[in-house]
Amino acid sequence: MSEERKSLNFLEQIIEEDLANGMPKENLRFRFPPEPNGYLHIGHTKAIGISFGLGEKYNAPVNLRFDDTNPAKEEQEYVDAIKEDVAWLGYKWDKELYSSDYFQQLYDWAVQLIKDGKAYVDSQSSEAMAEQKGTPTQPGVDGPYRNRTVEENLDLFERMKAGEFNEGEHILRAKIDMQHPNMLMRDPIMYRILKKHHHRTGDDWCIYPMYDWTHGESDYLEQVSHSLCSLEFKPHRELYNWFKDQVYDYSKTEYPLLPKQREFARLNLSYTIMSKRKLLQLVNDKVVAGWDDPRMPTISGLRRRGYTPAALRKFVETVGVAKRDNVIDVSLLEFCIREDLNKTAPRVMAVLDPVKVVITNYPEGKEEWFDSENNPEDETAGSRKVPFSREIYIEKEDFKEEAGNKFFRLKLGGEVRLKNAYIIQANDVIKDANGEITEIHCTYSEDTSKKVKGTLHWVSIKHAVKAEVREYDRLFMDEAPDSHQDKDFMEFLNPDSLKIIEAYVEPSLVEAKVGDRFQFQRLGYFNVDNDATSDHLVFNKTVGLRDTWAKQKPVNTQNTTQKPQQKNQPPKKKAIDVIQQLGKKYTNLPEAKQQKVKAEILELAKEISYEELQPLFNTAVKKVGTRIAVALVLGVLLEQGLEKNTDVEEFIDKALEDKNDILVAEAQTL
RNA sequence: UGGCCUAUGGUGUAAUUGGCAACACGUCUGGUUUUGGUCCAGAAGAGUCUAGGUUCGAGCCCUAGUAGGCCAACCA
Repeated sequence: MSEERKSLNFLEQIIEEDLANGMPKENLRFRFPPEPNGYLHIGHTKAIGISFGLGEKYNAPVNLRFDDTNPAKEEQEYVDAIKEDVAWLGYKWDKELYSSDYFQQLYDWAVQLIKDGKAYVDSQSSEAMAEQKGTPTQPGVDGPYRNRTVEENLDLFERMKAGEFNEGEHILRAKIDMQHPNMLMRDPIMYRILKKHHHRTGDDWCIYPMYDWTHGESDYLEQVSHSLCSLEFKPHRELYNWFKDQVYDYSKTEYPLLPKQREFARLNLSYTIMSKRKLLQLVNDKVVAGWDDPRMPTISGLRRRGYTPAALRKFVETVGVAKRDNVIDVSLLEFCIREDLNKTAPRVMAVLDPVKVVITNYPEGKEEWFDSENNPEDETAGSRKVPFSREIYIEKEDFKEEAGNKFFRLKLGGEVRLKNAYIIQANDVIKDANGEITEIHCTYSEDTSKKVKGTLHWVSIKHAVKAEVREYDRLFMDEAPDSHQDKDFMEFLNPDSLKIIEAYVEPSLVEAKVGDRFQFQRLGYFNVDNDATSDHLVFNKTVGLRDTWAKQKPVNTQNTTQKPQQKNQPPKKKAIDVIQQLGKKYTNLPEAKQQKVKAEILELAKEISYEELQPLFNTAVKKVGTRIAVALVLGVLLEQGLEKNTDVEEFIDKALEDKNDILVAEAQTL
């Protein structure tokens, strides 16, 4: 196998390094830790792909752990949905676990911390504590309860647990450093009183641990080796380590391995939102039909839309793993699903926007069943029979009375092939009172070997089956709907994100089952929606076929799929910056292009002031291109009447001595 | 008046200091085609945020800037 070694992403490199430094391979263990407060979305697919992917790569166990420490937001429904989604993606978790399983252990450790003077009960209002906490730029100050005695802390904490206090009366904090530059280290809260019913522990507890205190310790208890999360948790790492070091002191014999938190950039998709809170709002406000609405970026939505696990996994793999913020273009997602479906989806004919065609020389009442290939990409896919008769539907879009020769569909007098059937010629049209075409009259020829430019899909009217087709467009019309400080993301909702169409499909489709995926020939990929019944077919459009023809049609420009006009043009690059840029590559350019760039620089030079140019006189000797550009600009400035001063003279002298001929030549003209 | 992180074609990700920066998506040509799909062949597009420095040699190391992101929930 000449398999090229695929470069490792930075997380894999960390693991390889740990392994090289002596960590036994058996110690490798990962986890995916969702909070069950919403459905998983495409962004989670990346996180899932990373941790479970690493598990597959190193043959290491991966736990599915629900981070359920906030009874106010979490529900069993979400637990079930999350499990379904992860399983559907094709990943197998080692253990199904819950942070709430560790409540007792966490409590015992907290008591230990109090005894060691490393945690205390604070009894102020949240406002008072927030004030003492300071700001990112200002240090905090110690609160009045910071130095309570161990006995008092212990007593209070026990009574918190016993339910003697109301929510908000007391909290338990770690005693770290109120002046710490990292705000998370300024005595973070470990426990709050919450008299709420928990989906798993019921009413056993009325104090609940906070994320930082729970998450790391759960990793530790599970002996997770690498705890991978998204970038916004980077500042938490310091606290993660602090807590970890404390409990390690208490339990190192039982739990010898110290987990390591590392952070990667989360996935962002253009034209979509990825916040569970905002997604929930779409559901609650009934903008969409539910979490699994095919327009939603949720895993369940994509599943219902017709996406495959393979396509999603390919997508997150292609997207890569790194540490810088990113926005992935939806076109990549679309590419992945097309690539998969092209190989697997049976081809079928459906007409979404019909116009009637009558084949006048085809006998009335006659019908023929033509053999049709199910998938040209898959020889094993076999074939099926498709009925043909005197009256058929084709797409309105596929006929024009008159058209240029770039339009190779049907036009009056023109010929076109009907997929899997005959070649027809259009002779006449019948219109209604409004001038709308109601019928196209054609004649057919049995010679199918003839070469014709266009091939159309069609469906025999007599045999056609009616079906509901749901066509989706993006939910938001802005590239980054939730990144505007002055505008709410809801303002960018696309009013036409759902179009319901009554379509005619070939009769073989009556057999289609919920979830089945097809390619409607020449149109796109569609799957059978959950709403379909035995007498009412419903299809979702997963994604259209690539359409290089649509791009050429000017008509298409008012389409919502078009990029909206950029309102605020990005500020024009400063002329001096452009010149620097151009100068850089100057010496690498072929002669002809050099002349072009030179002209460009000379033009831009008119916008340059001496003050802008002056700093560039010191450009490093080796950056010849930049110096040539400077020389060119200087020439223009001198022409405009600039007086030579010592800086200018020095620059010219140095240029004249250079070993680069172009620079010398330019300097000589000055 | 802080701390941390990041900076490579339009987008995303590579490049184990050393041959004019690679791959994928997207874009554009051309060919094949009973899908304007697929497939095949090719092209354009960055000289690696800026300025210094170290080095024989820097996208990679150092310094200083600049730009963007994250951090002040009894959320996770």
